[in-house]
Amino acid sequence: MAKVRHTRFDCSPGCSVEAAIRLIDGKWKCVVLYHLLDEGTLRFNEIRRRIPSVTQRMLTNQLRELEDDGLVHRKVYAQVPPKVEYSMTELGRSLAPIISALKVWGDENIGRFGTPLAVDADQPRIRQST
Amino acid sequence: MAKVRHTRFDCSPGCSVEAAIRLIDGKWKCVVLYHLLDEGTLRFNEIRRRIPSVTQRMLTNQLRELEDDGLVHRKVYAQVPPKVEYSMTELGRSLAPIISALKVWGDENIGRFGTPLAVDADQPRIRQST
DNA sequence: ATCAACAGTATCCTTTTTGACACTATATGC
DNA sequence: GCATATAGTGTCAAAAAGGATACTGTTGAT
Repeated sequence: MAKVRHTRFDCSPGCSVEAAIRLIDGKWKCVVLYHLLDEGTLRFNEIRRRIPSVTQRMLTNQLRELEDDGLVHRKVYAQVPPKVEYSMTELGRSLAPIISALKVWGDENIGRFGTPLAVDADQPRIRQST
Repeated sequence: MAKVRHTRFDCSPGCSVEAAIRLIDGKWKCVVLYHLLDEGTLRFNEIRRRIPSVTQRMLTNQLRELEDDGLVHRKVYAQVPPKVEYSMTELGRSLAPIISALKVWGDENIGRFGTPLAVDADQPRIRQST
């Protein structure tokens, strides 16, 4: 059987890094987390406006997963023009060092590997413009 | 190539987070990075043995991407039983705080989501510690 | 002569993720 | 009556990721 030789992080007994990254893996999750950590409470469309290239469906998906993982709290107001507020839970806030480390690293190194999202129009990497 | 200044990021400051996470996104990348950070230099099959559930193809893929991103250095010895050594580049080592933050968080919270990777068959699917 | 070890490739296939688009219902403002 | 804003859903299709398996060519050991 799998004897645990590495008692620290190995993929069998407790791949804690894997576990952690699974929560923030997803095309938009970390961006959402960043904004919620940064601004506290945001409504659905406020988040959308901060992430222009996310679709409604995707944002909903990501928020639902974050909610299911207990990282984000979703507060629905029983109003007729709907109002839903998103904020970080305590558990979610405990991710702050990770998000922060990612941001620090990204800020310092972003010039190295190019644009993650479509910033320049002349590079048809993902989308083909019509 | 287009050096994108941070201010050019109209998709909000969260983009650098996004950029950073893209590098370590991938099912096995962070595990590979961990082992290379931990042990310095490893040969291909040494990495394989440390990550039993990764396939050859996947490991090759992940290593190639890490190499392309400049995080990992690949040194090929012109020998006839092939010998290839992998190690972290300086840039790769600069990721250490991120990997470390992920590990710290994961270690503290892994009981929350159960086993991230069911590697061996007789592991209980749901593991709860309290 | 056969086999294992090395570091991969190549091919096929399934699953997951993501995108595009249309649609819901209600209230307010014009 | 019509458009707008709200916070979504639903469906279909494409793309990407990942898994299984087989194969490469050489050397040294059995």
